[in-house]
Amino acid sequence: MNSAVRVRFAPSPTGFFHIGGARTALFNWLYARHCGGTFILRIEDTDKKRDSEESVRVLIDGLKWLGLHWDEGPELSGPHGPYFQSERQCIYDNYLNRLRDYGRAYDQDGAVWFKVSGKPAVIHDEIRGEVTRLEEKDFVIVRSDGSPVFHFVNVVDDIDMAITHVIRGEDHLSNSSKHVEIFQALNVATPIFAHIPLILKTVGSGKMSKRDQGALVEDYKARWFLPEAVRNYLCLLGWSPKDDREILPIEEIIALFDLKQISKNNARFDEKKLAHVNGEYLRKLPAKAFIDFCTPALKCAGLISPKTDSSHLENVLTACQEKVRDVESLPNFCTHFFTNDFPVDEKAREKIFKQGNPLVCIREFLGALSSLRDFTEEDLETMVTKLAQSNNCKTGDYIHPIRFAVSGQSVGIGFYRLLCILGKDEVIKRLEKFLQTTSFA
RNA sequence: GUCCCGUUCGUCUAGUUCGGUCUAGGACACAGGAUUUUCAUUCCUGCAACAGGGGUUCGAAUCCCCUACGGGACGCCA
Repeated sequence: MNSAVRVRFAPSPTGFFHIGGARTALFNWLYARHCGGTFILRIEDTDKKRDSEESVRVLIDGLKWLGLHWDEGPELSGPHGPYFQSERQCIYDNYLNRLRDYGRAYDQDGAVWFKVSGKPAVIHDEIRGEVTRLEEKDFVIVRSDGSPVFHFVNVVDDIDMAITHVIRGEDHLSNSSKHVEIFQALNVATPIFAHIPLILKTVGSGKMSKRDQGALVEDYKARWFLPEAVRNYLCLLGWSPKDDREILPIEEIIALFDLKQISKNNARFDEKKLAHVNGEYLRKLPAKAFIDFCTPALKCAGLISPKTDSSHLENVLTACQEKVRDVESLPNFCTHFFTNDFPVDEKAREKIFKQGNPLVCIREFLGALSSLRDFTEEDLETMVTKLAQSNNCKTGDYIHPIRFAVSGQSVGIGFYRLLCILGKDEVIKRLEKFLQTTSFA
């Protein structure tokens, strides 16, 4: 435990929250929590052309959604504020004067330039070891319009905010020689660096870009992914508990997390694996939590309203949970429970009519139903089994056509449960309607 | 082009610190099978990797060098 650890996530508000940025934030947060240190959110809004308030909103919402709460930063303030670079001009002026005094900053073409030392910079990196790189050319630290440049403000803020560990994407590794130069010019010890590998496109070459499928955190929220699942998957991109576990509670990840065990090589983003992790989380959710999480999704899809019977909704969702793959497609999976005007899978219809006599089986089922004592899962199962035996066929010969007739699908929750949730009257109604419309078709 | 980083199944990874326990483990995906009801659940089985070449060593996925490939940075973007 080292409570002196201070890390920061320093995004620039560009209008979206990139998955790579989210993982950088996550690793910073994990390290801070692991060490009992401080996680700081700093908004690097020095590019006036791109930055906007909505962009900041996207970042803040995304971080909160992932449960990555910061200890100092926007909405909280803290002893090292303000936490927007656009509000820290006088601090930068101050440090700039120091660089001028030391003879390390000079004016040219209306901009202020930093004078490099000509010596290789040594970057102490927890993941990569010692990296040495020579920064050959002087570079601009204040633009001719007076606004300071990233390399300069980033270092100044890390000094001013007493950052001990700089955890960021590997795309910054080459920039680090510039940063080390500035630290040294200011006579400040360099922080410990940790350059984490990049997230690459699922297919093709290069790193994930905002245009790639699955690149934006806000999309996962909109698609009803479970934030804990997205967070868990992101942990697995470059880090592992080393004991073959993959899905584990965040408390345990925090306890195990360390910068030194982060892998050095880039990772390809795999949406299928994310979907799998998400499914695992959904199925393991306590029933009540699952219902609470899915209800808004069904509402958005227009399947349910405040008038919908809550115990019916509960029954449906509870039955769906053990089968659920993702919440995004849940409305389609259970439409037939909320309306008799449900979509029909034509491929399933073909399959049903290719084999056996579906209409005959449905008629036999309806006939047997009249003498059924209780419309329960057990009694229905007994009934169908007997029916199959006496007619010398398989239970599937009844189950498949009936399922299709009452739900329009070939897949779904357990068959007998499906019938019970719909209720006897509704089942009969739908089967009769199916017989009618199908005979004339 | 210059500089920096990397390279274990198709993908994410364990193993590299301290070379032998690795005929290289797990997961996703894929393929087959089971649950004499579907499958988008669950379970089982299968497929599949140490980039290549040189060293060092009794012995190398593990240490060293070279090559190839991949990635990144070279902005008055961040």
